[in-house]
Amino acid sequence: MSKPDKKSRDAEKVARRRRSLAQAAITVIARKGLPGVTLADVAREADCGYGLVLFHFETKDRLLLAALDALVEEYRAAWHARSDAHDDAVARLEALIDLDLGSAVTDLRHIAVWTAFWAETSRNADYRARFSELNRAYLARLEPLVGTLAEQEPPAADCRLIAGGLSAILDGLWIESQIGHGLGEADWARARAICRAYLGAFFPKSFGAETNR
Amino acid sequence: MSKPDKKSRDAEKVARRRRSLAQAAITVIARKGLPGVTLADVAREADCGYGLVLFHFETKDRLLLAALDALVEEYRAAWHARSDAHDDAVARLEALIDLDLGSAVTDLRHIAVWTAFWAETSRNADYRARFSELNRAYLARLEPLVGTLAEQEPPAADCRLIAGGLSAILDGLWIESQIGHGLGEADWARARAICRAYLGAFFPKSFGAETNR
DNA sequence: CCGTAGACTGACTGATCAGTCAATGACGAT
DNA sequence: ATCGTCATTGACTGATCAGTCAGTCTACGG
Repeated sequence: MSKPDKKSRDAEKVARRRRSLAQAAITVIARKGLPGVTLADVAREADCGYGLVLFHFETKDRLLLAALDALVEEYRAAWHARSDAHDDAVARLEALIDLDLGSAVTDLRHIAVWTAFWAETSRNADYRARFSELNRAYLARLEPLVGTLAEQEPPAADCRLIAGGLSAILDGLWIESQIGHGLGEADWARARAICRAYLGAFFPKSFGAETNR
Repeated sequence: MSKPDKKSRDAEKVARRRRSLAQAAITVIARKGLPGVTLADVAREADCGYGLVLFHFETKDRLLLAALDALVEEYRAAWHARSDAHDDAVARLEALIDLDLGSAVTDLRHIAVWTAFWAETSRNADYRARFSELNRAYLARLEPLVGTLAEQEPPAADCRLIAGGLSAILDGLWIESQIGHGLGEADWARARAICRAYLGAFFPKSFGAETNR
């Protein structure tokens, strides 16, 4: 019984180390951008020796991919948690908007990292695969919510287009938050207002002006 | 009279060379991304010696900034041309959407370059200044157009929010076109449909379903 | 026809960095 | 106590690249 015990303890230790390195990579990416990441930076951030980084991830590319995977997983978890906390479609949509444009995921650290990976997407098939899977999953969550609203008040456009538009708005607002550098809470409030106006235009009863909080 | 003549001819020659180098830089950025650009690459692309690049732009950073300026100027020109070609607000908005999501600016070469610069925005104040000025100018064009429509049929939301939302949608659809890698004409048609649905939701008379072409 | 200004060239230098590797330490098993 | 395994370390190597510089070429002015 002690053999599997040790094995599993070791495996967990390794997994923890890998996670800590991926997190360190994310932090460094946020500070220096994808091109600026140095294995030495990551090692320093993770508080370990240089060689260890390449011991766990054989190349820099694999480390960065692991960082992206961690980022995606983090986001997906936050998103499930937020949306599962509510029952009705309106509240779920509000929760998703708050997640993307509230103060939680929203710190610049994260957004800068997303855009860093976006920029490499056209050259890196692995990144592309991660993003298109994430996008697919996101739309698969969004479309039924929009569909539920559509049952109560038929909108002027196809549900898929409405969901696709919301997803695009959220991405676009993220980018614009980068060029605004920082953004105060007022700007985030404006961003959320844009989303609510969008949904309110299609579903005035559910997302009308009185739904402000 | 021959002195100013020569001087101006020389100045033009220099300007042409600088432009050609900036264009070469854009091409290389599209292929290899901002981090991947090498002065040697740019020199090869512009068909000149290595040293010339640094003779005209003292550092790599300045060359990249010039490339961004060229890109912005190109975009702004296309955008003025397109929108000045029409008189009524609806046609102008359609023209802007076609510009961003049609096949002209839309080749991946350009979009990949924009996202490459976006990714560095949080670290580079010069890029940030360019983008926020461009965004400001873009909204300044968009808001009056939306305002004109609003005179005929008052929308459910503030014109500024509607214009901001359209701008965000366009940015977001650009990003998503990157992760789709390439996108066929069908995807661009969907992107345009999303924009038209957006405007149609606020201005059903002007952008209703029958406005398809 | 010479002189010179400035566009243009590419070999060279120094710095940086990914990846290698030989050595060390920690720890459980025997 | 001894061994084996494996995480861990950091000095070293080779490659790459921005930026320098000493020089060439071109064309115009005198």
